Amino acid sequence: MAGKNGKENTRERIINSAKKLFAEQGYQKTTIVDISRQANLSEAALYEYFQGKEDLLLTIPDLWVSELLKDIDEQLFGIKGAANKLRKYLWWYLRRIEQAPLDAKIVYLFLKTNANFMTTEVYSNVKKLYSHLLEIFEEGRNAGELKPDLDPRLARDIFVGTMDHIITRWLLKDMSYSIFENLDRLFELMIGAFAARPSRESPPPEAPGAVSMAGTVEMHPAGASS
Amino acid sequence: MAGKNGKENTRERIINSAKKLFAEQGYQKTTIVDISRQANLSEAALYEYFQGKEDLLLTIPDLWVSELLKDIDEQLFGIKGAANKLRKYLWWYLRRIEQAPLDAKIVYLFLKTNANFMTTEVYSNVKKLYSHLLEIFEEGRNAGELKPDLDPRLARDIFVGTMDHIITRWLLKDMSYSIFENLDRLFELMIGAFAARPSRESPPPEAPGAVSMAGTVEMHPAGASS
DNA sequence: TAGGTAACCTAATGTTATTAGGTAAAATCA
DNA sequence: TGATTTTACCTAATAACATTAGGTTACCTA
Repeated sequence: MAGKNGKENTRERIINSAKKLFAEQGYQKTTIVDISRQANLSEAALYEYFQGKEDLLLTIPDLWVSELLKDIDEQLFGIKGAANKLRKYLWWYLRRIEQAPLDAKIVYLFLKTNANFMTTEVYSNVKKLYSHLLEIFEEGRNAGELKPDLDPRLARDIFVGTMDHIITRWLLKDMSYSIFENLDRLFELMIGAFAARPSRESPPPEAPGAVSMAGTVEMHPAGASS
Repeated sequence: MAGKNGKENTRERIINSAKKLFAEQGYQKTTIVDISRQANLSEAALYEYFQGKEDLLLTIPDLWVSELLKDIDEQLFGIKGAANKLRKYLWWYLRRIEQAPLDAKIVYLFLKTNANFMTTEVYSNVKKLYSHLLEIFEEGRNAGELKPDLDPRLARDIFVGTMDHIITRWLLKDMSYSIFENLDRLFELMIGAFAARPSRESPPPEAPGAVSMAGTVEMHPAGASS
């Protein structure tokens, strides 16, 4: 037990060291020596835990993304109305990004350059994460809250594209401002493309029977930790 | 003259070889030997033309992006109405991407991972390219074609985000389908967020005095070359 | 035709990733 | 308990690259 525990501990130490260094200096400029030093280990020992540098890169965000996937259902539970769900989705996701910028940086900046990305566990999990949006758009359309002829896939492309854009910019600018800046207005603007009744200045006059912004968060935390 | 010509020719050969190999195998897996072999050159000779592998990566899309920048004004010239201009912008840009997928791949997939990206000529040119959108949104708002309270920056975030999203997907899926697929419907959906009058099923009832889709292209070419 | 120089080469050198081949201590077992 | 296997490491190669040193060849110019 102590042995396995120690082994798990070392594995985590390696992952955390690599995560930190990759996010700080980039994948290319981080060497195996750097990582193993940071983890108080010899280079050779590292190879007992990972097949190599690339394997390490691909493994790091695995845990993070699969935790996101576990959490999302919980987060949307009990929220009524497509707009409210979309709002919660956006706020929740950006919050998670803010809380784990190192993982986010690896997924958003480094992973896509990898030839094997498409065959990765992470990729398929991110796809699953985004597929929730399809259901929300479809439900909203069927309930009459969104446009009757709305194509869920196109709506998702706009939503995800916009979301990824602001995330990528935030990461490239080294998290130097709040990722929630202007998010309210951005969301209202975007939702205008999907809503059955055009949401003009003010938010839509409440979807029939919807709980008013139930469960949606409204805060703009300053610092990004971890 | 013949000397300079030969030198220019070699430089181009190197760039084209690198472009091809980077796009095919990724930056990391492409070696200097690979590139110089492809260009019929020794490794040492390559260093007469470029400072190293990274310099090569950063130089490749320079020409392409600055050509885009030169072209955009020309393309938008004579088109009236914000929606028409946005449409033209989108179709034009995707066409250029389709025509130069190797350059696009390097800009979209590899460059962002580079720590020096933000200080690059390419980055500042891409920013300029996107800044045209701000003007279009502002004009459209002032002309009453777009929402009177539209924030051009937020609109740009949605537009660019969506655009980048479909481009990135197309590149990651190895250009295996037409990048123009469903673009009409996507555009109509997105413009609904910006338009003063909600564009529902049919396109907006023509901005006052606008030339009907003047100068906008309407084709879905199949293959991607070069 | 001598001397320079442009464009390229072969053969180092240096930096990293990755492997070989141990060792010491803990865990397992007779 | 003592022998033996296994775990979790290590030091010291090896090998794959990027990058540099130090030419060579052929053309160009005076």
